[in-house]
Amino acid sequence: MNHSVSHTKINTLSNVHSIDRNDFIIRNCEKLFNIGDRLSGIYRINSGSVKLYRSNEAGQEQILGFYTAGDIFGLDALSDGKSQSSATILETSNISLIPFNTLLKRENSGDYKIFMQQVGINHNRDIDHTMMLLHCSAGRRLAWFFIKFSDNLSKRGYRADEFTLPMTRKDIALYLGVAAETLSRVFARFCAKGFIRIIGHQRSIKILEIDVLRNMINRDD
Amino acid sequence: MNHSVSHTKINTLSNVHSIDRNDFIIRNCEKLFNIGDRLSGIYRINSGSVKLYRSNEAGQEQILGFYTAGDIFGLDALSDGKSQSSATILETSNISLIPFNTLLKRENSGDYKIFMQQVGINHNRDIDHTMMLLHCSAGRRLAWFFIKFSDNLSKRGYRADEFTLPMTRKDIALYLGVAAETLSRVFARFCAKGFIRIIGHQRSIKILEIDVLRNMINRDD
DNA sequence: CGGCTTGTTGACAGTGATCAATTGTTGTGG
DNA sequence: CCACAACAATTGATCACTGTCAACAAGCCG
Repeated sequence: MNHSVSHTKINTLSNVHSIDRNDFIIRNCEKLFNIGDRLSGIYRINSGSVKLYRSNEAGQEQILGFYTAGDIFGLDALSDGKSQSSATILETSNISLIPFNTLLKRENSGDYKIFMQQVGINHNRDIDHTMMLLHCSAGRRLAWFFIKFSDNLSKRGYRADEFTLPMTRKDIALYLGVAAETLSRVFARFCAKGFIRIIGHQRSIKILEIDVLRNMINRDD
Repeated sequence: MNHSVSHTKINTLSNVHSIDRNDFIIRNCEKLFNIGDRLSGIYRINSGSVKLYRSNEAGQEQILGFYTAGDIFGLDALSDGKSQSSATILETSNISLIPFNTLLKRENSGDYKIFMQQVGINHNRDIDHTMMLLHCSAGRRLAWFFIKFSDNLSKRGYRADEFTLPMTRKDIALYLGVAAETLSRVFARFCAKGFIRIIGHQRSIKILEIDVLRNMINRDD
């Protein structure tokens, strides 16, 4: 396995690289861990993307979050060491495992501070997700999703108006808490109104009216 | 101000008491902090209860969580020191402020570990909330709420089948992501079906069929 | 080519949001 | 102690949104 794979360019949080890493993982579209697995640390994505989810009793997945370069995940194992969610890689990714021991040892107080900030950032993002779920209609949910995805790209220095989604429609639907059919209809509506355009086939999106979408999160169109 | 107020009995997490506290706060039904406030640390509840919320653009609160004895909150200030939510005390409470400096200094690795576990526990509870919002009907949402509240009480050694809710119906509705009117109807339905009984007036609840409620979270009744 | 997954579209019914009115509760001041 | 106001909670009627079921189109991979 080649550990010297080039990293995706990260503008923010590049300082997090100073955290010790005892392990390196590079995989392609496979499961990283399962519910109940004992995690030995916290994961950080250097490149690629991951979905974090749980399955309910009906066997249906419920997606808790999508993570991309620079993000950390696996915090749900902090309480007792066992993960309460599953993680699957959406595309070929480069992921570090930061062992709990490294975090607990903390010979370097700077790393610790950065780690705590990352925990806070993750927490804020989860709150955004929750806020969206608490009161948004299907249209607002998709607008919210596009804005968050776009803003995330632009923070990393990529094009914010044209991108390829790494996840399926169903994954998005499960993340936004709407039926896949409803989501598909909202996609169609956004296209008809000229807010977005679906370029190649399905996954490639061009945002035409980003301000309209941004306003829609709060006010209805 | 009397700092030797007797603590509510806490069975779990009593060891967290070892974390240094640089401040002690005792207040009655008032606001603890606002969105945008710079927090100097993390709060821990010794007794009483608190609601954490944000306001959307329409000026409507959205409740992110209720916290009771033993809980910590204020993690949304970890990223940049400024809180992204507001906190209001629901009843007379005894609350500690654990300064960031204490956490960052960490002369005692045991405290640090316990703190990290608390972060994980908080995170897991937020995930539960999110999971509920992602797919539950109004009936399931209230059942979920009762079960979580009841389980929390029994973990602390209190009666799990009879309790007084510290929050209003509207607060519950905003936490569960349903309209207050809808919630009221579900309350009425639960009473009619004999799942619960409202004892004194409104806030005092007796759970009659806890197993039915517990099953309802997954399966529809 | 044929099976499988992914995504779209249609029809329909049910849940729950909204608006409005009423009742119950709490707190204040005369 | 009562009257009043402000708030909390309930109840009713209506209707839009969205979940569900179903059929179909479109890619993808063997």
